[in-house]
Amino acid sequence: MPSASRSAAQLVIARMSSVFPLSTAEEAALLDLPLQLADIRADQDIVREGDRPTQCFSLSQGFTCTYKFTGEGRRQIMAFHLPGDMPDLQSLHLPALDVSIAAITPCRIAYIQHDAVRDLCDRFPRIGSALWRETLIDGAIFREWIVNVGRRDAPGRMAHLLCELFMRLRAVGLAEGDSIALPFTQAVMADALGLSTVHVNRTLQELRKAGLVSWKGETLIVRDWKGLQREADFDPAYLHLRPDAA
Amino acid sequence: MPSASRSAAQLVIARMSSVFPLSTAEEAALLDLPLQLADIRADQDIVREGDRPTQCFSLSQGFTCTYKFTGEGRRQIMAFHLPGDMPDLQSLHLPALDVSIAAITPCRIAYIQHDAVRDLCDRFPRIGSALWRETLIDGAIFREWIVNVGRRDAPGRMAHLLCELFMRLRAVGLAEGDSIALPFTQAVMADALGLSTVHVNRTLQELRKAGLVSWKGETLIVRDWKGLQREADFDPAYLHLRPDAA
DNA sequence: CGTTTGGTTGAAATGTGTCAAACTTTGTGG
DNA sequence: CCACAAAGTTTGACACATTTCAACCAAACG
Repeated sequence: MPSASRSAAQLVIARMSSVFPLSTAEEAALLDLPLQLADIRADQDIVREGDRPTQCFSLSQGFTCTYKFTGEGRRQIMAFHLPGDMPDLQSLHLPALDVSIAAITPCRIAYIQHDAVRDLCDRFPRIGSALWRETLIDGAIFREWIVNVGRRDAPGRMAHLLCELFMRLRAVGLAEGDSIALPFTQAVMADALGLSTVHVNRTLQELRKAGLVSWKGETLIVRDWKGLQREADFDPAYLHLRPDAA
Repeated sequence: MPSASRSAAQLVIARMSSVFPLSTAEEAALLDLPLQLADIRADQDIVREGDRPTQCFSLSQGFTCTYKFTGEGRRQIMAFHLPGDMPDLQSLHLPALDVSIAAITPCRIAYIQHDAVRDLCDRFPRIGSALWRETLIDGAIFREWIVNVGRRDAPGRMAHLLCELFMRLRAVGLAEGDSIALPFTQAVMADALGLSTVHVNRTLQELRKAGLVSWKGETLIVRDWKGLQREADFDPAYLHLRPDAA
């Protein structure tokens, strides 16, 4: 079954199974979670800075991003979320959100009450650890983004972002060979990379001219994976994927 | 008792108590943790990228930083750690380290075996949650650093870093009025802010000339807290300190 | 003391931002 | 199904923040 149509619970189960085999009881508990499905329009906020949610959500279709506005109105995106991610899991232990999360594309999400998650963690400590682990990987990605924005030039930054998205999408079965669906505007990428949209445009042209990538509508084709990695200075260790996936 | 001389366990207890009151059993368990103390020289690595440690450590004296080198040999610091922090807690659930951690100043640290921490989390789930929470706050700080490096100019970045360090040090009792001990070289700050050392030097001169801060040897004096916050566009919410501390 | 480390300064180079306009694609209502 | 509007992309010229390079200075230190 293609990942794009799998349910939120199935995606979470698949991801956890890649770390350790789930018992039947654990798997049953995950499938029994009371979920409230919702469809979100593109560009809509799902949660906002300052909110104190009593639930968190799992993304089953589409892309979301975590972002914040500067006092001078400049937006910085700190993370992209793919199907299977739980973008605001942090709210489980940090009552007030310090960032907003918005849908980049139309999304299908599944809300889960915090109480249900806490109950799950109490009854199945390994699931609790697995969720903790997810938030730690998020942290590792944040760290890598600091390196990216702080110490790489525009082509390196862009290449690094593309490498990351390619590997993460492949890990959840959303890559088709050497191409991925990437419905991001250049303005979105600019906000993620700390660049202007104009410069993102020029940088993408560079990467295309260098034969590293090309685009067909909204799908990115990786033409030269080794070269893209080299340009990006990309080492996937920080994604903590299964050894065979990296 | 001044924080600088408190033990690792006492610092951790103090921090957790600020979120919820610890039971006597919980407190006893924390004090009973088998710790191995170590003194680290300045500039020494404590753990290195790629390591697979069987223990983590708590910082009781001094400053450490999490960093990584780019392929072209440029260093980016992603976090500073103060007494009471557990800088590599992530290794509890992510076997391979994706970053290195080094002492900026001479440090006193306390190693704790992962098994002991896991056992503690099993017996006292609230302590487990509190540790998880700590790693989530680390994540929130990483996110804010992405904003800082991505979307603020040099004076804003520097001011923001100083605001954060001031608040965090105050929260663990290491501020004296409006001043803090900040034994960082300008090169260290440059690596944390994604700037060159030369530009850090000029930026600090600006902040001093604007009357926001001044230095007396290795201690920073905040001359105009409101002004510094304004320059930094600083909102301490992301630090998730107790309401009264913010 | 000489040596090292860290701080300061100046001049020139450069990567990226800004502004403004044109172009292209997508979506939509008549 | 066309016409138009809206959104996104591309281009050029110019401004400017930050880097680089190089030298010099000051403080700490063995």
